[in-house]
Amino acid sequence: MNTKAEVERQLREIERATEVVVPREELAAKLTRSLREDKPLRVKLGIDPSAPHLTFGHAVVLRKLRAFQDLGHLAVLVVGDFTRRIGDPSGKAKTRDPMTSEDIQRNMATYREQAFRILDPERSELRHNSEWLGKLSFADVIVLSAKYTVARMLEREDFQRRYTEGIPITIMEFLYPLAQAYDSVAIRSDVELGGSDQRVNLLIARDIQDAYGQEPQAVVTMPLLLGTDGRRAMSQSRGNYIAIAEPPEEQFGKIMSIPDELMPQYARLLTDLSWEELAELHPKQAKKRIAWTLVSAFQGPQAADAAQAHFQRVFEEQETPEEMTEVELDPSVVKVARSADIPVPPARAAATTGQPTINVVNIVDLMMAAGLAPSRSQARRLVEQGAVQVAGERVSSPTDQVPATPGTVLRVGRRKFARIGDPGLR
RNA sequence: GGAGGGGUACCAAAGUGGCCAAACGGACCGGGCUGUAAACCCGGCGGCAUGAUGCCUUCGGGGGUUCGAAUCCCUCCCCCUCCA
Repeated sequence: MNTKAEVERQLREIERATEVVVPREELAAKLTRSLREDKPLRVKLGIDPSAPHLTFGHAVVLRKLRAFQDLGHLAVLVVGDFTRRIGDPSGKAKTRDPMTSEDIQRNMATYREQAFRILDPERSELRHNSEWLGKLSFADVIVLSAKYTVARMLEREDFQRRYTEGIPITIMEFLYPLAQAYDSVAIRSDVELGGSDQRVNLLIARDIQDAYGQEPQAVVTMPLLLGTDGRRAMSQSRGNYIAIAEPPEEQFGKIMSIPDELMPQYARLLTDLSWEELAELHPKQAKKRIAWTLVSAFQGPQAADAAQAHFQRVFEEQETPEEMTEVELDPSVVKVARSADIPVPPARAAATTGQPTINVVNIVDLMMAAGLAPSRSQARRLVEQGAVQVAGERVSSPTDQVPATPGTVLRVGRRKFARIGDPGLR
């Protein structure tokens, strides 16, 4: 085997769509050694167990990790259960509430399942940093903290800024990257992967590994994926995210509503699609391809087909979706009216001409029963703003009575639907 | 330990005795336009009731002054800056 050529091939694969790889020569040397000794590299990825979902942002890095796996290397996932339990006051964020281990456990269970939609479990090692960090004594921490200087810590841009602007920085925040760096020591990582926001932390780990007599890890960072708002990095706390495991229809819809400018980025960082080819298509078609590809990758082709069909039916053809929640009406809100007296919707009323009376319900009561409005006042406002339709007819006034007939479809806004269920009939 | 600054709705930020359920902006929710794009325009955005003018709870906590307080006084809690 031509080792040199193989190393070049691997480097090319690794460098695809990455932000930076530092230092390249060291990585090349590691790859060469790995091939010669037939020993996979240990590629570390730290995971913060704070939020319940993995997002497309995580997917970018996970895909790169998968690429390493496909090149024969080992993924070492390090769950920051210990570090998270202390609470990480990073960036401008205020001190985060420490989490209980139960919460962490719960999040981790979902993470694991979601991460393995992308990763190969056979080439993965899952570790928790409480395993080693929990064993450190205060004396050990002192030894660790002596291996890095305040000046170097302050080189960090955000620390720099906060320091000069007089925004507080706690000592714990200095300890945080050190703890993370110690993870690299503990698992003897050869390469660490992360988002570009983690770059400094990953680099600090190099120095710490060196200080503990280990060969420093190579650092590979990925560009941060912009969120659905097209402005800021995707994050769960900002709410501009798409989760790996959300309902396929939702996922598809969210992808379709990202700004067009994001398409090249999404295609490049999240799929193997060629943007050059996609750019030839109508933007909408291109986006659909991206959406289908992503839903398919995370949830399977059938789910992707169904999600796309749903999207086309509901949004392109303006038809109602097949499945929606069923409303159970409390008998106390259902009244009887002469069908001739029902103002809205006319179509519905006409259809029941044969009957002298009909069950009706106030539109606001119906919305509340369906859970499509958080309060009566808001339900009222939605009606006044023309957001509410019953059986395809716009309801004009919050005082309107509408048929309480089973099967009647209620629509609020563009995407919220509910259907009156059988129990609604007395 | 000393001096000073500050805590207002989801975020951010005005308001310093009545015109304040509280400006402006962001987020969010509707509507319009469209490719459910984005951008843009219009409206809404504490709760309850409503045909409008109505009522209740809110401006760090508690107490007080006043016909009336987010705004004044007392007190407590929390945060920040500078000096040491």
